[in-house]
Amino acid sequence: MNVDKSFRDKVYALVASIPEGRVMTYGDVAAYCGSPFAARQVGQVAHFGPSELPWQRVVNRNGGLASAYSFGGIEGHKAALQADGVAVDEAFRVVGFEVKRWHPNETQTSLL
DNA sequence: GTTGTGACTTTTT
DNA sequence: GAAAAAGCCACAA
Repeated sequence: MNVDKSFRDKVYALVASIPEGRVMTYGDVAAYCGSPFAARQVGQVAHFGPSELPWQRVVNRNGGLASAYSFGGIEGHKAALQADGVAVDEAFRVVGFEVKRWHPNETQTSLL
């Protein structure tokens, strides 16, 4: 299996595998890539990575948007999440992000 | 091989 | 409770 890929490559595949209406935290993505403390690296990869991936579904530990440097501002990011079916509150936090938190192994379980 | 950086996380003041 | 600092990992020069 392809496990020799770089950390960055894993992030791409993982983020690209996030289904619509689901969100993941940087720490979780990093943990699934082999390092639970490499959340910063995930963010850096995201900024330099392909904009084709749904980075909008990637949020910080607070369940809020962190890409204030992308998407034309956090406001644009909030709209992007809503377009994906993710509800966002005035604090730019994903509504029920703990429930919408997606895991690659669980493959979506049941989300109401 | 060393230094610097970063869309984070956690702990301490 | 909020703000500041340190810590951690991977990639680029």
